[in-house]
Amino acid sequence: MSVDDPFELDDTPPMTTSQRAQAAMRGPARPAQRATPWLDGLNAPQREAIERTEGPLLILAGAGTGKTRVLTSRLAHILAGGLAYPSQILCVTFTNKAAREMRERVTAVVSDEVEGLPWLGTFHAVANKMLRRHAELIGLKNPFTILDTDDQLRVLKQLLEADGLDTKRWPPRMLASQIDGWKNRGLGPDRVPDDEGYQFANGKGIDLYRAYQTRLKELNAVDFGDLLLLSLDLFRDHPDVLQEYQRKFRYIMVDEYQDTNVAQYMWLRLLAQGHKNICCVGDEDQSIYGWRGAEIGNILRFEKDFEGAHIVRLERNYRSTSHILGAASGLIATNASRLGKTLYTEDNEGDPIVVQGTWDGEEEARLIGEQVEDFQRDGHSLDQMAILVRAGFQTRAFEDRFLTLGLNYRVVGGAKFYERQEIRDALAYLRVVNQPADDLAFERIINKPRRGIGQKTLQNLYATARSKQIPLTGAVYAMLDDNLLKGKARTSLNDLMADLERWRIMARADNHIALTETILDESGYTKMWQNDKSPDAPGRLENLVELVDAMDKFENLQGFLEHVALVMDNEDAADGEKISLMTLHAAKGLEFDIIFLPGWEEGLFPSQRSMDENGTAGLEEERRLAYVGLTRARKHAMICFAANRFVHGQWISAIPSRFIDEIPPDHVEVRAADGTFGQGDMMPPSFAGADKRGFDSAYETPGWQRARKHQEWDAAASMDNTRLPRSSGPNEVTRLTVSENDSDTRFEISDRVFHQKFGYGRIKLIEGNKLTIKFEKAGTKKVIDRFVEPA
DNA sequence: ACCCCCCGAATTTTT
DNA sequence: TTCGGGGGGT
Repeated sequence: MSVDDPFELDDTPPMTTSQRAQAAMRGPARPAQRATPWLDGLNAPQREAIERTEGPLLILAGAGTGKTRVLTSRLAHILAGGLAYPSQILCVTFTNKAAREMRERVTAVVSDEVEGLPWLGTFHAVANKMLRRHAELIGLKNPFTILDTDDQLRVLKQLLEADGLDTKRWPPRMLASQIDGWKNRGLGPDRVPDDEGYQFANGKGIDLYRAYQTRLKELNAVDFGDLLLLSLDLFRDHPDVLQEYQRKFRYIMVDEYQDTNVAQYMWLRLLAQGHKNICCVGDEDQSIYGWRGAEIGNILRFEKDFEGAHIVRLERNYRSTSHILGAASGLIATNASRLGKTLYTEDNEGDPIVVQGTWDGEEEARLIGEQVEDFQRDGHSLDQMAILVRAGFQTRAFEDRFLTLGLNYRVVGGAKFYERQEIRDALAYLRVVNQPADDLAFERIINKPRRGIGQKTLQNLYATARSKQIPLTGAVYAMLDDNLLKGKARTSLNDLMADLERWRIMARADNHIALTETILDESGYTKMWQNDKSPDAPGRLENLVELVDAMDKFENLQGFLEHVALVMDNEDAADGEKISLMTLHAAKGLEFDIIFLPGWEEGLFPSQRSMDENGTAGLEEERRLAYVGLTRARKHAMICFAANRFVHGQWISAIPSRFIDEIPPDHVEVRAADGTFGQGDMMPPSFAGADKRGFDSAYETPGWQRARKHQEWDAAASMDNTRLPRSSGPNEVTRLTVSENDSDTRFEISDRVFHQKFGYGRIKLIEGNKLTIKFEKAGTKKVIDRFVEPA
């Protein structure tokens, strides 16, 4: 098995008395006198974090304060000090990547000291491991299947349709996120508060949740949320099992505690009740996953939750220059929900953060491209540069630009290997071979390649399966036996079942690589893509080869399938220097010499949607995201914003992000009017109105933010969002006052109105005297009411 | 069973 | 604009 396999969790049973005696002999008899290399070069709080092994401990680790080092050293300290066996230590991380890194570093530090490894993995991997051990206690049979999001949505869709619900009105996605939300909070179908359970589909939410769980049991499957939820059930219903783990884990360590959700928190609390040695590392200022259930309250409440807890703050930053740190600290200080840390550095001052405005997204990309080339000429490697964006679609402008410049880049994140269609299809074949009752996988392959099985046959199969309470493959046999299938369906299903049986026999030989090759060949799946003349077909064939290669690291099929279910990422080999393009979320935990932060505009960043949906909490999370972005930089950071952006096929004029305001001016160098907007006729309308001296000076004005509010509406009032002329002279814009009072408008929602330029439309939303109107020809736009008249 | 067109939506994402 | 899903036509 590969080193980075999350299932390679040491299986040593809790230590017996004789083992402990042995440990004492073999372990360090006089820890105090031993060399302790893992403590070398640490500052005082870091040392304390490592040496305070007993009792609950929260390590508040600011960005770049040596968190990972402390965590691994702490582990080394416990092991080398003979305080516990590896198998008595539980170390949970959030991502596979973090788990992998930790395992590598731990192995490097402790390999000579002790044998075996701790239970080290993601929450899900560890929970999975426990569930596998006790599957029968919670109504599962080994090997159970772990459904991914795609499978999950298909099940939900089937349930919604079975209920006669319109999947357009009530999208499976919406139900999925509702159910995930409940699971994140540790709520099984019986614990969901009534008022929440009835919101979806006119009161059917809770029933659908229950039906979904029932269906999963039938499929002998769990989803990601279940891994934790069912673990909690297991602990709750089987105290003896819980006790076994409570006794076993003398030390528990948790990374990225600010990202834990309620279910994970409860899980940790239960496990920690044995020895109470729980150490959580986190940074409330880097909590950016609230939208998927992370509960920042977990870290803020730590002291209350764990009695006798200590807090150690790591505040010395070893990463960034003081300008960067000052900028980031100043920004994050605006947030109210904090425990508070004061980061400092003994690094030099460096260069101030550069803030640069551009006319539009294209210019932004061009400008950043130039900067990248400048840095490159100064001897910086592309590997040490990254562009961090708020949303995925923003990378495109840069890709276009870098393609023309011939700059090598890599997009981090994006489509995952195991999520690709052809890979999922191949895996579905393997899943059906491995587990005949895997209906979802079977459904996926039943007509791929085309076998003449359509909607109708499938429906019949489902009906049979339901009435006989058997899986789909069983239904196929039943219908073949009863002669209920005719023509093409009959012959091809007969063949398919014979193939599956043959492959299953082959699978027993335990050569999963040969098996996969055979399946891909005999099923006609490879041929299907060979015959496909679409441009991406060759790539898909390559991916299939890569899949077979990837299996090499695993001992058997079952091991490989479990790996795939939990570890959806795969590392790509770095070939040559490349600048990285990624979202701010994806950048967490990484660092680069040079960071570019484009798109700092109100509405884009902070994202309008975050603010609309989550108000202040949403805004604070956006601000933390900005903080994460800035603190990725070691030496240089550059923030950009564009006055105009082409989004969703429309030109939007924007104003600079409020976050720019919140950065202390001392740490900022504004590159303004000269050079960029340069000549007056390039001045974008959103800036032209207020201060002709350029926003350099405006930036220093205390009332800048207020001023820009007006500018926004100047831009809106200019109305032409459809196509902004590139060289419109400085616009003569009438200053308009924005009213917050709805009664200040003479219109009502759904009024039909007429606009000089956009024609007829209907009012969708009224905010003071700002109207959101859906025009019949021109699309949806925001306008001020005096520009329209009743139609 | 397949294909094409229209409509609507459009962050962040791990497991 | 671009993508994906669903409905309707062949």
